[in-house]
Amino acid sequence: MMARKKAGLGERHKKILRFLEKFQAENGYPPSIREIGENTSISSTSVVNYYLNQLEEMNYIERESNVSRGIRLLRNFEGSLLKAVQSVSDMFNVPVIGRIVAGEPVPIPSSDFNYYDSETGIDIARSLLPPKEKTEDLFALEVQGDSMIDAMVNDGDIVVMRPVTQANNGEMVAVWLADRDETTLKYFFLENGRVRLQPANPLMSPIIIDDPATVQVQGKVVLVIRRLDNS
Amino acid sequence: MMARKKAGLGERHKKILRFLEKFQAENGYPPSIREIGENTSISSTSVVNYYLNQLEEMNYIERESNVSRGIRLLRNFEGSLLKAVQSVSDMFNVPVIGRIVAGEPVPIPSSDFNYYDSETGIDIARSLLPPKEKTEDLFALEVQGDSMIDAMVNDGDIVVMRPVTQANNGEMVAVWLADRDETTLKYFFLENGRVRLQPANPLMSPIIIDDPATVQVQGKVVLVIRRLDNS
DNA sequence: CTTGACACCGAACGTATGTTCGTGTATGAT
DNA sequence: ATCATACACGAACATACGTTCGGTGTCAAG
Repeated sequence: MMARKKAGLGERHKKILRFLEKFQAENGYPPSIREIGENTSISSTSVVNYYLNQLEEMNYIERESNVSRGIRLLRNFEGSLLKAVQSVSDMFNVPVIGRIVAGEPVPIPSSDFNYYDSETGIDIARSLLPPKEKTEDLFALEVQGDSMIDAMVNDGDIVVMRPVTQANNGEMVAVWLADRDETTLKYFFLENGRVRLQPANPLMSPIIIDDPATVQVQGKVVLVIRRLDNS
Repeated sequence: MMARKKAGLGERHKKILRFLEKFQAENGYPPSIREIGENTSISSTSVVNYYLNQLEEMNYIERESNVSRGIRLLRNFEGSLLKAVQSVSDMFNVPVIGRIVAGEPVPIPSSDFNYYDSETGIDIARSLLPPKEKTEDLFALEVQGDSMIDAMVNDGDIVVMRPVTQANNGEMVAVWLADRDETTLKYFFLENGRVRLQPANPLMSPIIIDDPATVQVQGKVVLVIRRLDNS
């Protein structure tokens, strides 16, 4: 029963690193030395400590002495360095509550509490949004059909939006045009009493609407995501 | 000095939640009860425990009894529910290595190792990509100009791509057209010896190229992100 | 053979840390 | 007034947990 003499990573090193990653993922906090031992078939805490010290010297982990569970994973057992993203708040889940189609109004999130339906949601990195943006009541819609190509949005795209009923000039919004029975995504401009809806595609002409009341703003688009899964 | 009688969150609750988030982000592991107390001006460990129990009942956190630092953050102090993303590998950083312009070739990532220039990168949730997709050598480009509107991609958009030199039919790729001195994003099809480049916009016509050699595939697009920061 | 580095073990030690309990003070209802 | 409840404190307790140390077996170098 021998492992390494001076090489990089022995079998126990890898086993420990794997367990560290798994435990942290499942529990949200690092394991104790004894827990590591139990799950890697190491009977003595000192041996675990022995290996942890080696892993720290090899820059795979960082430890805080005299702090229980004071282990910070730095690199994967494969060597790929990990971003410091143990922070929970760096990522959040946006529920995909429906589809957006030209012929139907935008489904607005039921104002009652959205229990965590994280199954149907998508994960967004906090850093993709402007810092001030509140992540609370964001929701997402999947675009259906190619009726929104003038908004540079295609079938299957996902639009993340914030529910608002009034828009500022220059914001891209989802609006329901009462007189046309149509939902559309456009840049919004209110100019001397008239609403100008500007397509994202600069080649296309804006829609001018004289009566602002027929323009019902449903939400403001904050992010568009297109996944090219060809699987 | 009074706070809530039965309301949702008192000032100390928020303070604790904020600290939990901050500490976890900075250290990679949750704080101890005493550490929470010191940083929220609570002198007694029992009071901290008191509030932690309340936060657990309100489903803001989860605790493991008799486990030091056994705290799992569930929701933000603003109420936005957090995914279980303490797992480091659920998110990764893609370096934005340049811009993509119609008139210039695609900047290919320097094959030497890209040390972590995470400053200029963007964070992507692992779940946004197909499970098999390797995250290692992905890179991102910012679109410059509106010359790619026929690919439904506009100025400022970010395209995440994988460096490949050969494409499969149906994949969206960045290609350099040698005979036109032009970079473009198109769906790629190789059909009986000729290359058909199909714009994403169904209203536009494909480009047919007889000599496949003039079509230099630079990379395969896996994700397009459009941020609507109007800040 | 010795020597020493390396990989292990078990036990003991000290303390960091979660838990419990007795007490005190407001506020609001009865 | 009295009682209940929410909030707060500090001390004592039990233990989870990191650390240290003496000891064992193996292997390669001297």
